Amino acid sequence: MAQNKKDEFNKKENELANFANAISHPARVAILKQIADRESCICGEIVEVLPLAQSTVSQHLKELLKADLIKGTVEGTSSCYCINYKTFEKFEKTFTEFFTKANSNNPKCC
Amino acid sequence: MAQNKKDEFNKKENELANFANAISHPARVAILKQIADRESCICGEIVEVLPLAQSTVSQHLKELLKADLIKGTVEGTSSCYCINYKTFEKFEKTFTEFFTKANSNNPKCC
DNA sequence: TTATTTTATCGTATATTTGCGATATAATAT
DNA sequence: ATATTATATCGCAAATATACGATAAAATAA
Repeated sequence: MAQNKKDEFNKKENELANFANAISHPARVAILKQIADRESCICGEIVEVLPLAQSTVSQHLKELLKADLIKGTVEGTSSCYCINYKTFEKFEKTFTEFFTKANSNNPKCC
Repeated sequence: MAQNKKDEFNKKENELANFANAISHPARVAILKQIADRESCICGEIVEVLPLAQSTVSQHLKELLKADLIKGTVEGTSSCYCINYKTFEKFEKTFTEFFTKANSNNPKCC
């Protein structure tokens, strides 16, 4: 983009967008699901299951970490990842409070 | 990307990712909020409030329409947009069923 | 020590997104 | 009929995201 205008929006708008952005690729959804289903996952297990190269999976994991959707710990030569449910709870709340205001009312148009 | 691998993932993963993708920019969060707060919005009202050019806002609206997050109707020379709450409800459900499986359990690591 | 294993990072190619001005389109007003 | 108004679309430039192979780093095994 010519210039990035993201900082012209407020904090809440950006937080919600960043959270959504972390989930906005099917690979990351699949990774989250793997970790959730197994309750924890070492990186290699995810790489085995996904149709992506190891370096690509590592990149996606990094983004999920950055968005605080997962936590990671090193275990010997491998790394273990878990879902950070606190973040999910936080955004489920934000999400609801953000968009349900007029929900029960009848629409004025459309 | 070298090649797009999105179709290597399943339908649910892609649906959730597409939904999240629609909300993954603060401008689109702000647009949704405007529409939700006013219960309906003509395009011009949104353009007035956002720090973006009319053509850019129009593009964001198009993406929100494509993802079925809003509905639009033409009213004379202007267009009116409303939140499509059915879509939000649908994904709130998907979202929960997708990620709360191990929520109540204690984490194995991290 | 050296080899192996596992994961992260770097560099790079390509695709997509974002943003804008200019222009098209379509309804209304003069 | 012409001008005005509101929105959508086009074309382009710049920024980001996605993907991979190659390589680095760090722990363990031989």
